[in-house]
Amino acid sequence: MANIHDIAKMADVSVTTVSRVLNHHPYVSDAKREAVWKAVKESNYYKNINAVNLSTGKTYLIGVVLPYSDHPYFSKLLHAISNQALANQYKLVLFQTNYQKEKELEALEMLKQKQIDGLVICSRANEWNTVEKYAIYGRIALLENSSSKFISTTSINHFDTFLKALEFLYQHNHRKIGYCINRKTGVSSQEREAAYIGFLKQKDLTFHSDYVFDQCLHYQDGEKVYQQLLEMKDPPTALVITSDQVAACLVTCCQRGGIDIPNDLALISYDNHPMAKYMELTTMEIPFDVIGKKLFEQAIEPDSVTHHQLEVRLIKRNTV
Amino acid sequence: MANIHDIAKMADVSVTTVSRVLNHHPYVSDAKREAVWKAVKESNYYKNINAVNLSTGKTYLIGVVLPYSDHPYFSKLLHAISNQALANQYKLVLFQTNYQKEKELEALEMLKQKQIDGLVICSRANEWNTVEKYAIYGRIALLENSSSKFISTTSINHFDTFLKALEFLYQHNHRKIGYCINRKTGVSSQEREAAYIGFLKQKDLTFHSDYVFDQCLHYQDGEKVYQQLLEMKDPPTALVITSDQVAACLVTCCQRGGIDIPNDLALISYDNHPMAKYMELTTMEIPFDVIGKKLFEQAIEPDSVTHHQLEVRLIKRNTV
DNA sequence: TTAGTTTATGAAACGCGTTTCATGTCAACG
DNA sequence: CGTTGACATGAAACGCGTTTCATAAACTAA
Repeated sequence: MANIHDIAKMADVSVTTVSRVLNHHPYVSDAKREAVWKAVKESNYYKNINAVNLSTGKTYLIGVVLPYSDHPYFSKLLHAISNQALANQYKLVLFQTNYQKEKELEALEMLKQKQIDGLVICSRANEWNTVEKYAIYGRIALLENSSSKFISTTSINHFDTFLKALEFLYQHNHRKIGYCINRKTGVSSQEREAAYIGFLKQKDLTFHSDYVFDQCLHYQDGEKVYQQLLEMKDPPTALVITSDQVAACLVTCCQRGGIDIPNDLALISYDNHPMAKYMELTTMEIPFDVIGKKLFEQAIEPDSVTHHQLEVRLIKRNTV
Repeated sequence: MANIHDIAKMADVSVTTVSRVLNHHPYVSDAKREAVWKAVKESNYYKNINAVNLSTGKTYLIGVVLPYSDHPYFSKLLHAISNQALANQYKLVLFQTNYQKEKELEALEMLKQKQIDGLVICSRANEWNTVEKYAIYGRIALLENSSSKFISTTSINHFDTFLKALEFLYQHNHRKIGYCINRKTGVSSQEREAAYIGFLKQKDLTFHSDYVFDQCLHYQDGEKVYQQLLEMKDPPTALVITSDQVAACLVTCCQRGGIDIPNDLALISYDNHPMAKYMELTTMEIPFDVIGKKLFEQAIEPDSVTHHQLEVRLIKRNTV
């Protein structure tokens, strides 16, 4: 394959001039410009991007770290980030971590080694300090609430959002309210737990540890919740479920099992996936597009560290 | 940042020796090896991957082309490919094309420019010839039925699979069978159409153009089908729907509208998403994991061009 | 002891485009 | 007429790790 030197020889100009033509710099005479393009076409020349990357130190690659790419929540997020990347001539490198620290570290190492220009972390697995250390090597945008000086963040206010959902159920006369989360140890789950505890205290309600359902992420996890509810002597009358998928499965199971929703059991889910509309789920609408856009922008904007927090809208349908 | 030359000076060895130590080559004395590691640690040295990429001509990056990453079909596929990539120390670069030819071309150009080692195309947008031209620059694996000499393929036999579904409905005494597809112009849709036409002919059934529903991809498209069915004077009694999502939405609409499934309308969908189990959909199980694995392997295996075709299993539940 | 390996090490070439700096020309401005 | 700025062009330095080739010492089998 021809390289830029060959082209320079063929067009009888310097490599600098070839580079200028290829990069659309001004200050090249028409004659030389044409000669270069002619040589480029004749030899079917194209740049070696790795040489460009080495030379410029940029790759126009942004890493995206997420646990699973086959879960609607993360794939919506990925979709939104991808759309934004596309619009800005960036490409995305996908890091599917399955919540493994090492996999996330690989992404951080790529940032360090400058194979990617920035990194969007949709769900953090490593310690905060570990991640923060890498901020000196490139831009990191994190989907998490923080006011870090080194890492930009975009997040939704899980505390307020959760409280909003709980309040709504309370207003509908529910006093036995439980909730389902993905991972008890997750950052967002902890914010929600804090909101829940505070809510119970404020309303003078007692805490039932079995009203908290962990490991509810995938569609089929809705059935596990259903089974657990059946076995309970004093089940909750309402649930906040942090995923439309899980809620949809639960609703389906309840329909089949003769549990009336919302009368026997009220539900508020999260995401507002199209499915939520048809399953008539009352849900908290997550603004995926906005989150994806902000995260991407934070991952490419130079220097400044910013923090966004987004509002979540309660969409009332028929499960409360 | 220190580079390999600095390390060489610090450790008082040649860059070759440093390179050897860093890449775990034998033939380095213990003394020098230690000196190099010491220098590496002291100066917090790490390789510039772009220099490595330039030098070796490899990037350990595989491109994945798909129209949407937020659709379960494609995100399952992506997930499977990603798992395989992870297991082989490769990273994935995502190209979300939204079926735009130019976006797909960008991926092909990256292959040409050696920024990626191989390319998996999950849904082709460009002409066959256009894609095939790029096979000389790197490995291409395509999710499509073909016996190309230059491009490896993995696919499911859409013709037979569709026929299997149609036959099953026929055995259940359906004579007015329609189907829903994603894109009429898509390769798989054409194979299905061929199967459908052949089936009608063989069974001596007449073709109704309004029994074919195009543009059924997303969950909410199920409602469009429902609306259209309501307006038809002589609606089909059975449908093959190439997505669990669409089928699930349609089932939900039918339940609400008082259309009895399977008695008024029988359905066979595709994918066998977890949702299909709970919605009790009779479905054609797509082996995403196997497809993803094969595609990835084809995208990295050197030289040989292979073709796989996978079987699809009919999972009987309660919509037929 | 000789011939043939194996181990060890470094110089130099290689992969290739970008960018700074120096130099030169020509037209416009005062 | 001299200065200034816009336009044009190329040499050379820069980014940096890998790999081939040559060389030499140490060891082993005959």
